[in-house]
Amino acid sequence: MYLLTVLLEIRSLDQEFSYTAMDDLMVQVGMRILVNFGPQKLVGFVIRSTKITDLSETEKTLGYELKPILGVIDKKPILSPELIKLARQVADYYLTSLISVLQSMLPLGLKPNTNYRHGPKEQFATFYEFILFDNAIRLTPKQQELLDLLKSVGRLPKKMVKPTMIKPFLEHHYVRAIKEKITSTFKSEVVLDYVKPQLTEEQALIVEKIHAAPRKTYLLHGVTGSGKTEVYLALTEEYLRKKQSVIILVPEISLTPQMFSILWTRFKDQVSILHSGLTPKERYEQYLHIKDTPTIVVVGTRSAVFAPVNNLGLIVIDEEHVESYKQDVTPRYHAREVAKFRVDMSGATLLLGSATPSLYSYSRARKGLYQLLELKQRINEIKLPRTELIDLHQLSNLDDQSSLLSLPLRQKMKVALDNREQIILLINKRGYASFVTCRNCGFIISCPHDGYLLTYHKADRLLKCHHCEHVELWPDSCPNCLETTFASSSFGTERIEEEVRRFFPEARIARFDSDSTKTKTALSRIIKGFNQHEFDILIGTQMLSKGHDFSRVSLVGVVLADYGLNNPSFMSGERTFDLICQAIGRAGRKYQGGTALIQTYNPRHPALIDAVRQDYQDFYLKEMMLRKLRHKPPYTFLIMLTLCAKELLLLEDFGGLLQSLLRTNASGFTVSELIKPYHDFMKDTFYRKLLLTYKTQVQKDEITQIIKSITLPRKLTLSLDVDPSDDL
DNA sequence: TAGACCCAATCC
DNA sequence: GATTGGGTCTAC
Repeated sequence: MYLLTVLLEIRSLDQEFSYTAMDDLMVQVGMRILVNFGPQKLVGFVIRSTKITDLSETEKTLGYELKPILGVIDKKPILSPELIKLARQVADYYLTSLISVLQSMLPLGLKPNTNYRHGPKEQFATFYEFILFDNAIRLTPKQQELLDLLKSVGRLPKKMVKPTMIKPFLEHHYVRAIKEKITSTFKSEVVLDYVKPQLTEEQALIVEKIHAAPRKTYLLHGVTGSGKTEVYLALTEEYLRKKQSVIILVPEISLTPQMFSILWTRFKDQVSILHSGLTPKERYEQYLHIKDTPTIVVVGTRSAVFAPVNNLGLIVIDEEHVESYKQDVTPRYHAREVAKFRVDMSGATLLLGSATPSLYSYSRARKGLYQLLELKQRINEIKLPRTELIDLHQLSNLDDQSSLLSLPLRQKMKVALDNREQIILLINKRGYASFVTCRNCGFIISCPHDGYLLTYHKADRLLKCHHCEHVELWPDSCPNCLETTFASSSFGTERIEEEVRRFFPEARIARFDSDSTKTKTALSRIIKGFNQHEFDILIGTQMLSKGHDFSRVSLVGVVLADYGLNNPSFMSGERTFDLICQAIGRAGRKYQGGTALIQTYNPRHPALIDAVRQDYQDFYLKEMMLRKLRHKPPYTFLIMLTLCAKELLLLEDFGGLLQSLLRTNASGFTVSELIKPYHDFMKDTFYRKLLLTYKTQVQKDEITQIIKSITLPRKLTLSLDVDPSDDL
């Protein structure tokens, strides 16, 4: 008899339970089982199993009675002991329950969840397989044709053969029918004109370096167009040769197809794909396929870091600085951190690549925690476009027709359209709020207390600061030029589209954002369409600026670079620098005279100036100085506590209580004031936050202790975010 | 005084 | 997460 330690499917129930199982059930760690839990039947996940001989003795030492399990769901473990160990490490680091990590590691059909116990229905197809032919019967010409085909191919799917034709073959046992499970393995169109490029000296040197000293973490800083992908591919080839598996992470679903097709062209069916855009069935099948293949390459987004590959040799994280690697729901893990845990555990190599590395990674590289590698030369000497900052405060840049599209931008757009060249307009993802600007000089009304931009709330006709409690009425006159007309402008993609249509009614416009691209097909259709010049102008958020190569683009406009710069988030400088760098990288790949126009109210902001000059080093040093002064990462670590409740009074009372509890116990770590988040009220629920800043593991442990010790009032929930990607 | 309602403890 | 049972509140 075995004593099983089991986690139950309930994500919030962070507790182990014990059950017994008879030997003949063959229960192993990593399998799902069915158990009685009080009055209900639940699915559990086995995380430990020990042989016991005396049941009553065991019950006595445990102090409670044991129930036997009701049944076993899986024939084989669905997670290896290594992945369970990884999950535990992730759960510990991110202060979340182990079961919630396990749940997010598994595809829908394999999650420990009563509703999805059986996985998707398996599909079978019948094939006719050739055995032998002894000339015993006479064949019609058509049958002869079929026989020849069967002989050469070996087998044919049933639906390709007429039943009457095959009948005599079956009767004489020339062929046999076999049923096979069909899996939708992904095949890509082979990139026909793909020639495996000769590595440049710089690239070859890097591949060699990593090859000579594996089992480390590398940060590859390579300017746009320096050929980081070739380095990944060359390394992938090396690892496959050594019969080791490779995981390659890309930031967005939209980038998986292009990476996949390159990999497919080079490594064929050794490549697998894994991301949330797949259907549950596809995910399920890919998961099992990966698990059953000895050496494989997996391409995918964030969650693919948990891919159940065998014999892991290398994890590549492309564009490592991109924030989508952080999951924004529980478990709030960062793929980069999980990858680090995973390679440290398994002795694999981690390669982080970026043109604009995160301050987090770059500072670690400078400290020697990661090995820094650099690619400084651009392949084929691609010239970067001419880049100009357009000062939106400057009167000569604006007229009364638009506060979003400046005169120089409109002029350049007209020229590009006249030349039948393409245009990309970028907006900041977070720039959806509506600001109040002076019609005359473009001055944006900001908070008198902290200088952050005030946002206009239509509902109560007030201007509010989301950093402090400041509110004010619609302004009488401009503090800058004393004029009295104001406009509220928002910078969402829809608004920009409207505006562009007004000026260029003839242009064919496509929008690329989370609204218009909910499905992967819609997304690839837009990209394909734009590539084939079905659209003249593409309007989109950041995700557009990554990776895609549009050769006919001669103009890239950033509609407003600043939202973010005046924004209190400590990440805003980094985000802006990245946005501008990427934008510049998009323009004029083929057209050597490409232009990038950056509209801004802060033309002298250091992050913008450095981005225009593509001076990462200078940006890094200045930004690090700021972070040090403001006690922000990477100099400190953050934990964000989010409280929510339907009753505001309860929420604020408890928020204050929690704050003072933390403060009285604080030794070294700091506790913020109660923060009113940007969306402080959604779906009948109020939200408040507390930001904890700490420096050492000891302090983190203390924080954990305090939080574990509190009992939450009913009707109030608390969620934790370790290393949040924002501080407001 | 029965039934409604709320909360906290329990589940192995 | 679902259930239970004990406590208090409320309407007749």
